[in-house]
Amino acid sequence: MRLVVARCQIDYAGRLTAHLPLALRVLMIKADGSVLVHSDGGSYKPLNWMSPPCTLREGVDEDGQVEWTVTSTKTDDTLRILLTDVVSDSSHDLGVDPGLQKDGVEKHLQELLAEHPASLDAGLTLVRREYPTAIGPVDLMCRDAVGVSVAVEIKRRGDIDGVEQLTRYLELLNRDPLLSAKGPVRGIFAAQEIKPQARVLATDRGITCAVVDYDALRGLDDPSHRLF
Amino acid sequence: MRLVVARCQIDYAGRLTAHLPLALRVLMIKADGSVLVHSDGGSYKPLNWMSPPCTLREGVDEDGQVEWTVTSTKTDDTLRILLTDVVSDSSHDLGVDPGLQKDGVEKHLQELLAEHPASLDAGLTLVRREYPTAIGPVDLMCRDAVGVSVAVEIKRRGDIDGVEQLTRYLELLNRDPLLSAKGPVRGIFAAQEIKPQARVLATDRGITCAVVDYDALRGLDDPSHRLF
DNA sequence: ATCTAAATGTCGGGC
DNA sequence: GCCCGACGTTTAGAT
Repeated sequence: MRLVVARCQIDYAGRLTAHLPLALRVLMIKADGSVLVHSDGGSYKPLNWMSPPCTLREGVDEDGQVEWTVTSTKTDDTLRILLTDVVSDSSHDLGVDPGLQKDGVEKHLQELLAEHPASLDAGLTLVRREYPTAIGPVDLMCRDAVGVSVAVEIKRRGDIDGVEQLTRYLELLNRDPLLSAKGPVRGIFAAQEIKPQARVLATDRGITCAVVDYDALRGLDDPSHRLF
Repeated sequence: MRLVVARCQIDYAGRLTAHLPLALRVLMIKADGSVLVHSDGGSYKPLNWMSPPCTLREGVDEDGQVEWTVTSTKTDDTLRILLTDVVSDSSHDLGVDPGLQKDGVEKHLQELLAEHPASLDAGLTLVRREYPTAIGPVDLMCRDAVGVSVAVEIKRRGDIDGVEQLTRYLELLNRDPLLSAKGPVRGIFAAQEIKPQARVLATDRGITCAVVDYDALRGLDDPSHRLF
């Protein structure tokens, strides 16, 4: 890992073209040759960058100024960095990182709802998680109190795309006479938060919306946190 | 901008929980207090981070080790960083960045296609760019050789979402008797690259797919690059 | 402020 | 390897 603080001007050409005027910035060069250009603001996304695999060639232009050329090994993307003043330049051997351990993503939400399908609709029982279809797996396939099949699509944030996804599944599932024997397959759109337009679209298509309280659901598993 | 190279262990709690075991990493602290944790590999995304607005509190734990607590000002997200060895710690005043100038994104592709609608389908003429509807603007509204209205949805990468988007527009547009007077409004899905599933879905719905060659299209504007 | 669509998206899993 | 969907998506633009 090499860290360079320098006044620089940058041009990127690849999937698009982009330009950064001369200014003081931080250049991070990782062990694999990838480059990140950061300013002192904005979020975690660099102003400009080159993803690995790529190679960095250090040269000098006609005016005797340092110029880096970073080229992607796979595509023909190039990053040209002209350095006018180098304030700092240091390298450190960090070794290989053990990596990030995550917990609490959609998969976890799906696990909880699979254990407590009745929290979505009274009398609902689980048939299968990740129920396979030709266009991808349905998050939860359930059956309601009167035996009608219910497809559940789970999202952390429910927007229009999720409703479209569930609609595609329902269209396909309803072609299966076995599933729709007791009546058309119903859809439940479950999310921690449902956007107004998504709710309108879902309602228009006869899909039930269910706002999921993650913490309350987690409490069902833990008697000390039981809510009712 | 403060750059710290240190052996550290990190815990994040917020929309999810995450843990990073003890290892040597680079910590980037921006002027607004935001923190980025980078390893010597991966892409531009940090292993962990805290987005602004947030505040960094530097403390010492029971064992006398340095511990940073970064808390979001808006949400209750927290990042706890335990530093066991600080290899390097430096600060630099970078000033405000003039920002990135981009060129060649979807908007530009739309401009080119608006100038050359016939490249999508012979005889196609432009009626209006960003044709307004109740659920959002249609990228290009055109008319074909026989006077039938044609709605064009433009994407850089054509996947299923784009087909759904165009389908919604077509559904709405076809309710307008003025537009569908000469026959139902047709749809063209134009993209630099169209994913197989998107193509299948589009074809199934009677939507025409058009793969756009950006460079060739740009050449049409420049006589020196004219292709035919 | 809120919401929607784009992104040089990136990342991880399944086939 | 490609394809597909989630992401602490982030970010920019429009309402």
